[in-house]
Amino acid sequence: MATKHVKEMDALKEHLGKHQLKLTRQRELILSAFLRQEHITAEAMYHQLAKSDPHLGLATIYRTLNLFCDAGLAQARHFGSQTKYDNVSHKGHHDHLICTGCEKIVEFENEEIERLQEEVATRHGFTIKTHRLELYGLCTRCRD
Amino acid sequence: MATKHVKEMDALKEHLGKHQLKLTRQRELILSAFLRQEHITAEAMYHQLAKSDPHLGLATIYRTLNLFCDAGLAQARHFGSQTKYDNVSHKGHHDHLICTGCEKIVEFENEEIERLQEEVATRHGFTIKTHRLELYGLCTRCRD
DNA sequence: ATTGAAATTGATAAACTGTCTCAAAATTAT
DNA sequence: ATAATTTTGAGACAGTTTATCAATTTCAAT
Ligand SMILES: [Mn+2]
Ligand SMILES: [Mn+2]
Ligand SMILES: [Zn+2]
Ligand SMILES: [Zn+2]
Repeated sequence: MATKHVKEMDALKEHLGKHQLKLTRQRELILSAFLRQEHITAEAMYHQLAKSDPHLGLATIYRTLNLFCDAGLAQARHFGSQTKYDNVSHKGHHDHLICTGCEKIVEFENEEIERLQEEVATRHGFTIKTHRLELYGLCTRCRD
Repeated sequence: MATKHVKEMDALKEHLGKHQLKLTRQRELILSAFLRQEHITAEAMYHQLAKSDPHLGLATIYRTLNLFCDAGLAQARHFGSQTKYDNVSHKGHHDHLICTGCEKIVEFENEEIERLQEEVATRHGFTIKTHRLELYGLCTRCRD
């Protein structure tokens, strides 16, 4: 549908325009697939897209997902040895609860923690630009 | 001096004893160098130790630092794409403030944040096993 | 619609970090 | 000292991501 993901497509176009970058078939294709995901690795996107477009190169996936990060549509998160691209196009900042049993990822946001982080930083003379908070454990189902 | 790092050396010996592992020249050497650090990568230890012992293999450094983790003397921390081994022999749990300007790392510990983390986890049915909290920003000196 | 400069792509090489392999050496219990 | 077991060092190997570069595509200006 031409009515889906218009907002994100426009955000990408705006970023492209500002940086003398071009809109390509691949970029449209990867964006549309990416927006259907919550968190995904480049490798996983590669295999998923290979079904419909077997000649899409892995390097292009990486380049494009990194472009999405620059455009503010994605955020790279280093979970273990892999980088997952977090689809942040329709949501604000958040942190993660990760089940080490089933790999489930739950997003959360806690204002009080954010406030305390600022407090800690200030106490040490730091100005926070970003942060990363990940809680690892077992979800209800995996605790059996 | 034979009087330095005796406690940690004993902790290592105890771990070795319990797991049918042997005390080697390399393990003593790497331990003594490691205990002088706060946070260090395997690669950095490799180069540092190469000055006095050019034939120490990188694999041995990795193996030994991982051994220290098992023995509770070190903790592996994945900062970006590199693993830093945190010398936790003389300190308990803590999190990190990291200056993106000069790479300075400040350790902190905030009970209130820890408590709120538990609260968030409980609310989502999770049981936390570990967590990671890193605040990235600029220290006083780099904010100029 | 054509042209042409500039950006992009895909295939693959390379970089980078960390682990594995295995013969030789070191350790430890006997 | 002997012998079983563990460890070491060198380099091969593996997993993930980036760099290279010739061919292709985009897009703004004719
Ligand atoms: Mn997320
Ligand atoms: Mn630390
Ligand atoms: Zn689970
Ligand atoms: Zn600094």
